[in-house]
Amino acid sequence: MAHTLTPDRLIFRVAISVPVYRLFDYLAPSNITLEDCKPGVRLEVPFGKGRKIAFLLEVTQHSELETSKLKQVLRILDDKPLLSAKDIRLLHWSSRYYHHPLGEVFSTAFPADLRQGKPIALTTEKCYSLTDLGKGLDSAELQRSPKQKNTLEKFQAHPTYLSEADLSAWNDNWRPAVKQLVSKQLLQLDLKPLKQTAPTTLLRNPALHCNPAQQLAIDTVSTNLGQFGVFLLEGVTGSGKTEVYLQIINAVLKRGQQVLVLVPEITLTPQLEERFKQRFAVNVGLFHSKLTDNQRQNAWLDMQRGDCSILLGTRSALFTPLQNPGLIILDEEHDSSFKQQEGFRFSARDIAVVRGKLLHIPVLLGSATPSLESLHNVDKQRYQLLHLPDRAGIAVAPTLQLMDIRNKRVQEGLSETLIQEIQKTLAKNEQVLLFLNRRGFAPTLICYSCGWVARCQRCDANLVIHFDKQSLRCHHCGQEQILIKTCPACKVDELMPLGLGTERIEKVLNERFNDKVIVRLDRDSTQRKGSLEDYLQQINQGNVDIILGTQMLSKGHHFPNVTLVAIIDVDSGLFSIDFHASEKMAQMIVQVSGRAGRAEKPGNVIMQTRQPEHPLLTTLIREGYRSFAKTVLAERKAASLPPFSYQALMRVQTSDNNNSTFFFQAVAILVQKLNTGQTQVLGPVSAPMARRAGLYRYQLLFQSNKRQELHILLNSLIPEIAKLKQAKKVRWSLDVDPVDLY
DNA sequence: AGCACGCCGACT
DNA sequence: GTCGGCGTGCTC
Repeated sequence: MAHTLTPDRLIFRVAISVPVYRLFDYLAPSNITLEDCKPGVRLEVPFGKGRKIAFLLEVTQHSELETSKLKQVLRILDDKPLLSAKDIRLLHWSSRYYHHPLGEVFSTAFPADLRQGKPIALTTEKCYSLTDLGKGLDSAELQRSPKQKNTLEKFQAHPTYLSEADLSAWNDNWRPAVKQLVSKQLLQLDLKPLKQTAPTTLLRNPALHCNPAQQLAIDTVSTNLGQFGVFLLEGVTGSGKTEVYLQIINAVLKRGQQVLVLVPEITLTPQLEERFKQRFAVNVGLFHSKLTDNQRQNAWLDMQRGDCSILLGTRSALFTPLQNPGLIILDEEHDSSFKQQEGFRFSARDIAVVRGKLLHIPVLLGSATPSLESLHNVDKQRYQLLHLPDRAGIAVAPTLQLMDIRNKRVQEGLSETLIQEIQKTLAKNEQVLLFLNRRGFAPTLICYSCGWVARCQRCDANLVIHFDKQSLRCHHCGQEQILIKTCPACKVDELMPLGLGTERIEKVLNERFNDKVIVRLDRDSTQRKGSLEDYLQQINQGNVDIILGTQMLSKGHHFPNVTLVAIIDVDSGLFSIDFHASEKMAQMIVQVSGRAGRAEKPGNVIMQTRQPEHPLLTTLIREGYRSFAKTVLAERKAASLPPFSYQALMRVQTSDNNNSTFFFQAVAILVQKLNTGQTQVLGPVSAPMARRAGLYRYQLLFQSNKRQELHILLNSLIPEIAKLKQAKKVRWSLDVDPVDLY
């Protein structure tokens, strides 16, 4: 216990960002008081040859190691922890749940500079308020400086705080005559600690009128502020989900609390940011990987100090500390981008719920196509469902139809009937959107003479033809080579592209609709920075007739003039070995469909299929997503698959198959010893793609009907596996609640 | 993850 | 005779 500690021989137990499960003990710095020993503070410690940043976890007087073996902490970097006690508990929980080293979990909670030990230079005393600054300025002084006057007025309208660096940059722009005056103001402010002035009004614009379902959702969450609860807001595209978010956020802001808003992709941030800034007169912070380290750190600290009221970010923003937390919103909660797919493989959605519970605040999950896990949690009454059944305004839901293309004339993937539908739509001066989730020209290059197929040297995969770049590319390891014309096996010039990619569809469309403007949106066509935005602008200005693209199209963007959506190949999601595939397919179909008929024009969605009788497809088309979800959940229950059971997937990669054999033999012995419960251990088996980037890949699946049992096994097993000498010759990782089983 | 130690091939 | 390859092992 802390009060029994005597400062003469204190030991700091710390976590360091290295991939080991063990913690490290250090001698406390000399001349410290117990006051200095606050768990969570960052430390600088000697580690191996160099120095590292460590996080203080515990102060004790006992170590497994002899005192003489312990090194001393070099310095304490923070006078108080940057994270709250509850957030520190959240990190401990995350480390245990995902079986990931605590030091690395702590690291992911901090922006890069703070993780590397940067002291916090930006103390409140060093911040300047331009609002205050402006008060001392006579606007007459600025008559001949319209630019500065303009900026000043902008800052006066919305309180914004600047760092010293920002301010000096700003200062350089003044005319010398004004500069002197400004400098005088700065000196005064420097002595004054900054405190956030509460805006006189939070709302910049009056709220929109809501329909009863929206109002019920708003009221339900708003009356539950200040306590934990998870709400699943199910609203089809165009049902006014964002307006519900905005009005609930308003209720949180009125309480003087902050809101954390998470979205799956960076591309979704600008629209939401714009909505927030239009509506609220508060500071909105951004946090995602396209920002600079500095921008991220500023947003992080702004939230930590309470200088910002809303943080909008991606998965990486999840752990941002909140001075006064009020609500977590996670939009498009079904999206698998919320699951980190390497290193610390956490689900931002699931940790957000745990965080809400620890902080005693509501968590609002939103989606038009909720994940089966969340719907199951509604069934179990763990989440409360808020349903927005109607499209807001006069927009009508699109009609969905399957187009049987068996025994039909299909030209490069497009059936004659589909082409006629496209023509009809274009004739009405409306836009068409075509969806195909495969980029490149064709996924296979085959020799019609001898049957040779272009394969990747390093992966068990075919090379994809990219006609634009005259190359053959592996989409799994990135390897690229020149597109060949002659078969290397039989030397005959009969190499043919087999299958469909977006480039090929684009070519057909250009031939069939040569007087129309066609835009292709995929990773290849939008590599140049800003090109996606340019295309979207062209589309929304009505300069484009046909939009063609990959899943990039299915997320967030609105195409009000699109009235025909065609999904060129809907069958690929039906026969995957991954049980998640049908769920993802349905979500994709509904999300893509949501792009059509947003305005007053009704939309039509055509799905080309060779499986028109497939029960999952017909259920989705005839009865909608919820019926589909119910059917698939029943199947999952019958098969004891998640969410009716709990999984953890161990992945192994090695260049030498013997090493993985030895590794799995050693693991099997440990499992036999430690698995006292009912956890099933399935495998090891080769991964669906057995070789990738030159490495052989295997997986071992742990599955249990009781989450607790699975974790009891993993708790004892993982540290033992980490100690195996066979484990050092392979690359292994554990994925708790995997969403991709490849 | 870094970073050193350590034991085998082509070079001044 | 050395420089350096990356296999192995450790970090309080």
